[in-house]
Amino acid sequence: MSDKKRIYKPKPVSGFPEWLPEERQAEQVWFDHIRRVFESYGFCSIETPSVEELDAINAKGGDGGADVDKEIYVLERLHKEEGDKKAHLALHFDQTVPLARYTAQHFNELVFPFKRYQMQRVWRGERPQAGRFREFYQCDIDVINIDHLPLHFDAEMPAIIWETLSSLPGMENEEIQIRISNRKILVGLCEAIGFQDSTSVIRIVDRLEKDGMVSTSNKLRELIYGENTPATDETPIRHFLSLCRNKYNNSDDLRDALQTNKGIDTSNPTLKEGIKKLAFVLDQLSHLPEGAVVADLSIVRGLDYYTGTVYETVFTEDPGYGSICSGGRYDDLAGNYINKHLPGVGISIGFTRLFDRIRNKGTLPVKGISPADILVVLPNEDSRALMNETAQTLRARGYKVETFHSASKLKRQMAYAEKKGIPYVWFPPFEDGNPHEVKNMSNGEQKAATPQDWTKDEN
RNA sequence: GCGGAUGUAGCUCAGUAGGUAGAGCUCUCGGUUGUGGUCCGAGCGGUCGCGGGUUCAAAUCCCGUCAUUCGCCCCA
Repeated sequence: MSDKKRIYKPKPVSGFPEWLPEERQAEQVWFDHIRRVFESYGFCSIETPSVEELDAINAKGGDGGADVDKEIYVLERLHKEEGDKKAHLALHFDQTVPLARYTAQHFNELVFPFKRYQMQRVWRGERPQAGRFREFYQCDIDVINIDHLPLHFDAEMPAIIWETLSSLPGMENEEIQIRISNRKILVGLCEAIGFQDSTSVIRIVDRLEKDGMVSTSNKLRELIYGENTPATDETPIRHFLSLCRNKYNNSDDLRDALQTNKGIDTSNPTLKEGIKKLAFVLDQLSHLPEGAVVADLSIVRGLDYYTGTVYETVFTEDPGYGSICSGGRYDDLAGNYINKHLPGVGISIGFTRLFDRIRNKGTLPVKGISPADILVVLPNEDSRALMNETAQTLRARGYKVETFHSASKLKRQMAYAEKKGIPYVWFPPFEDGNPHEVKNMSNGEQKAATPQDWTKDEN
């Protein structure tokens, strides 16, 4: 019997986070908070399966676009039969594609505009890094309507998000900014200069913050005008990039900047429409604090299904951490699943990215490991019935109550309450005729009490 | 998928002229009679990532491999 037990050394799976009970407790508080705000605007909840048919996911595509396929996890049985078809189930990559499928599938049973929220895990086969996971939560709100979706909703999305994020417990000292734009501006600009491949232009502009002005400018010149083109021949692009340098707090600032900039011909109808819509959305958000929402023409988003308004949200002192909340408008996402025209607009909180940052900062409001308010001690074996009865009385009055499992030394029972962060320890009488006593663990005070009418101390 | 760094106790890490491992924290027990957090004492706990090679001898040198991590691609 000398040989040691072989153990599997436990280790985390990279990119698949898990939290300790006290962190999980804070996470639950966040979910509750977000749910409360979403529902306060009338969004209803749905949940879709973790998997979609691979075909359903591929149907979203459009032409080429961002090749997300390589980041999609596929599900298959370990023991495949010889004749089994190739894997056809995939873990969803976001919640927009499942929503599109869901909306098409239940079209007849839904009420439009369909406003729903969804808080689920999504999976992406990426390289994990700070704030980047392979399994993480997204909290989405989207509105989908038939044929036409008022621009009102494009403005409502960031308003809801601002309300949600700025009031999350632990976010009090964080400065965040929602940056919005409209893809039609850049698409219109491409039209105006007769360049077809606006998707490639979008892809390059999307990297402006990372690559810098010079590099972006060079890449665009090469793409649109070919190598060796003199800088003077690409003025519309240069002028557009110069507009990206600034953030615009309101529609007046945005219009001023465009009018002052003579290098851009604003007569193109698509471009004109984009500016008008962006201006409208900004106007609708003017009640928010200054800097909460700004127009930023460099925001265009990577995913290819966006067609109008686009959103990103960053920590102002650390935009490089990545967007913690993004989304946009899509003219017809469900068109690949049903022969209806269903435009929508939505936005998604990168819950885990956001939560992990605040968790690492240590500013999460963390209560104890146990949700319990009270630990009822077991003084001796004869008191077990009394302990249970006491606990039941307190539970019936709405308190969360743990009982101790054995008549160990009180030292041990107290230490247990201490370690689990239970604020009150309840002592049933040790002898008949004596009163119950309750100890407040934070200040050490102990006084007589009765289970029927005891209340927590003030503060 | 591509480049850099790292891989010793549950955690954070010491340990280079190569000689079969240490600290702090955690955890367990104790410091007598019915009470926690501090302090004191004792104890549990290590295939030194894994596999080869060099050597009388390797955590320590060489090769490979895996994992983690940072950056790239991409994105919440």
